[in-house]
Amino acid sequence: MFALSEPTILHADLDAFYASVEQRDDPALRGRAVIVGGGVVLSASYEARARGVRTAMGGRRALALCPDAVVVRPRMAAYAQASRDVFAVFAQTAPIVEALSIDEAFLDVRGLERVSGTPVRIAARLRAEVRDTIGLPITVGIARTKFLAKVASGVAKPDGLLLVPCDRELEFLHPLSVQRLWGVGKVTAGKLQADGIVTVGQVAALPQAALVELVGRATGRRLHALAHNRDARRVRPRRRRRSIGAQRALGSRSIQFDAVASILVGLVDRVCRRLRAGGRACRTVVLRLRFADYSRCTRSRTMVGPTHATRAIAATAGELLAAARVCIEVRGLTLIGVTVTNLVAWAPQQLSLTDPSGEPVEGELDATMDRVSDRFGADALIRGGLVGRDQVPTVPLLPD
DNA sequence: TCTGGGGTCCTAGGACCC
DNA sequence: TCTGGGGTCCTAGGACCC
Repeated sequence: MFALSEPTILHADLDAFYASVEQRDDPALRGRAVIVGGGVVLSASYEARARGVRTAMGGRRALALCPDAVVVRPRMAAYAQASRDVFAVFAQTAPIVEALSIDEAFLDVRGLERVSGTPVRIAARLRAEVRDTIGLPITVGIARTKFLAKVASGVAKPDGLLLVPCDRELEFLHPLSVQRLWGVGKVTAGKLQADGIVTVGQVAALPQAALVELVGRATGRRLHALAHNRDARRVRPRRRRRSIGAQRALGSRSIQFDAVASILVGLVDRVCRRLRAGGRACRTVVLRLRFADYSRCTRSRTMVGPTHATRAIAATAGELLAAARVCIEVRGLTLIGVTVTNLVAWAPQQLSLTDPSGEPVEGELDATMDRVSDRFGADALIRGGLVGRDQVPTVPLLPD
């Protein structure tokens, strides 16, 4: 008659998001293999995927597989707008929406039966609305847990709708490949396969201790739970982000150390603007480097207090860069990135920053630096003496 | 098979404090 | 002075996701 607990979690996921936006906006691209991106594939239309093109694949290889593909430069602003439009539909559909990324979200439709109909009807209407008013294909998975809803949408792609009934969860889940499990990538799949484990059912048959032995404590415990569809996480609005970063690939050309320093200031400038725009400050600065042999390294430093001042963060990043100088000169730098973490919120009127001499540096100086950077580029921050390696991070005076 | 830019979470060792 | 245990923070690296 009625099930004990109906599946009420929807996982909605736009299909080949960037490529679909391009096909929507340019009719000439419809029905054709479309690749968004230059050096690497950011997104590939299903026509291109049918030929073996995959996200994150090198552009050259993608074109070798699919020579007649149309390569389109990414238009991030268009994708951001499309995402806002879609999330507006999500918000109309369910009271609780949890964004997972620019193109996917969980929706909790519990208790909406009388107002909106069954979860399947809600999902069907959501798909129709996104297709008709925004012009994009979207797949929805419905299940009792978040994990299974996401698996279901993955299985149903593209342009599909799939409900996993409560009494058939394991029947659905166990034949699937381990790679369907959240958190199983190449490395973990390899470890499992070495023991002959290739399906979710085989994972479920293993004692937790054996799994922990094989893939580590945290991953082992999680996989064990997921393989039995144990996932108690509720759908809830996203919490605040925990880090903000910017990076830049430098290509394979060799590059002068001073040029690297000025690129770094540009990255710090970007990060700091986002930090301030979001009303956050950071305490830890991480420098990421990748070298010609594809090895990587990170260097980090935690400051004595949180700051969002470009000057302080650039100085810290500069120190990290100086410390890595030999490494860079020997191994050849191909990518540089800056990430700030240990984020805290600040109330603009409450936070005052002072430099070591006791001078207040907040507000006006940042505004000045933003203006200088806007007009003359981040390089001008160095030339104008607004950023230098000799500068010590500013120390914020926090209330209380 | 050599590539982007943005993130999250976990692990492990060492320093430090109680 | 020696020895032990527990907890937190910092740093570096790695796996994974979109």
